Amino acid sequence: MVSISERRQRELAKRAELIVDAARELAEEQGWDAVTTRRLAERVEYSQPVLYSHFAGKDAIVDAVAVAGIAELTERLRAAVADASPGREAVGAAARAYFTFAVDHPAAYQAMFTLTTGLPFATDDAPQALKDSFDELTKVLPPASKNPGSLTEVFWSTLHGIAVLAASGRMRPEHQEERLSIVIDLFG
Amino acid sequence: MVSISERRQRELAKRAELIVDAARELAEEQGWDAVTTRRLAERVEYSQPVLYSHFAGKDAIVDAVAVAGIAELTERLRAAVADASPGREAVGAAARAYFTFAVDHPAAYQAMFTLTTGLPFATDDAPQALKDSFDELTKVLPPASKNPGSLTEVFWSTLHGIAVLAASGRMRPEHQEERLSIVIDLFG
DNA sequence: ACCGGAAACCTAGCAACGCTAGAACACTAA
DNA sequence: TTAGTGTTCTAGCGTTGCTAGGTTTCCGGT
Repeated sequence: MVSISERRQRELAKRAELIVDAARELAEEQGWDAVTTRRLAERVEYSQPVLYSHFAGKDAIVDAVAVAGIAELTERLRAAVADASPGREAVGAAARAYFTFAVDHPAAYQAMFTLTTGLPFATDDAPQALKDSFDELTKVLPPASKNPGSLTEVFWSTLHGIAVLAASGRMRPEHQEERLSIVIDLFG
Repeated sequence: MVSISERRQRELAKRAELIVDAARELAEEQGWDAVTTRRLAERVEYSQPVLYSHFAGKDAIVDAVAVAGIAELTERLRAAVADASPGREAVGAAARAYFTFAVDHPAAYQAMFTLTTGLPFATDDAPQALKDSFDELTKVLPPASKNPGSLTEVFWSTLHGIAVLAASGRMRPEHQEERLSIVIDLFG
């Protein structure tokens, strides 16, 4: 029967999701260093080699976590920007949503923006969710006089820089609110 | 004799430098993933365990590379800011020097600002060169009305964000000059 | 109902990793 | 010359990502 093989394919797809979710959970709990193929296999209650029937390797699993995280970040940005009047308020809402995501899901954030390089980013075949995220950031900024996109890149860089330097303990965590207000002054 | 043991200590110190330099070279040539204790030992023409008579572990070697890199970056920033009139020109000079360093020594830059977390950063006992670097960045900015340091943190975050996102292929490399001019507009 | 073939899955193992114990060596001081 | 102190090496431990090969399970046709 055809439907039977279809069901099996659905089950396989479910298991791929299961693996990605487990990897993300494990990374959030104990950091990416703790995400080994053995521990991951144990958590999903399968043997190690099944991972490789779904993903080309460990990096591909990290990539999958990154893609899922990008989709979630996009959703948060959209929600934050939606009910904010344009200008300073929108910039603040976007920045705050961005930082909140980075703080709430540090491992996912790492997978998205510091760990993997396997995903296409600044090209046409980048994940749609990524372009959407970028568009949300563009929306809150004043219309670019120069080459469009570059201002958004700088805005994104500032958000990313703050997120990653704060997360790695390289900036004083107690001054986060102040940094946020400076970002609003600069880009709002 | 005392002088003999002193000479031996000098030789040991030389070898520690040799190890750090070799680690940095290897990392710049082939990336940090290629820097294994075995390859590093082979390059300095000693056996693996000698590394551990100088450093607590591989992470400590990376930290040493980071410290050396920070000193070099500080020097470059100082030179760039020194002969630049205050204001937009100084901001541009500092930003350009920062990006140039990140591009010229990507592995050292990684060691300094993305890889290791073993070094104290935003505390009083941070390496002096690091505080000096921070001071150089502070100099080029307009006197802070709010809490001093926070504006510098945001400026640094922007530079770092651009450097790291560009280096990992997450931003269009051909728009670097444009991003630089936007940075000058924002902070100058 | 049964059996052949294919798909799915696991056990076992490889090379390389960071790191360490303990033997072998070299060199200084009496 | 010898005792003793450091220095350096060989060998090996546990863990990593990944894979080969055999075993099991299950679908599809007679």
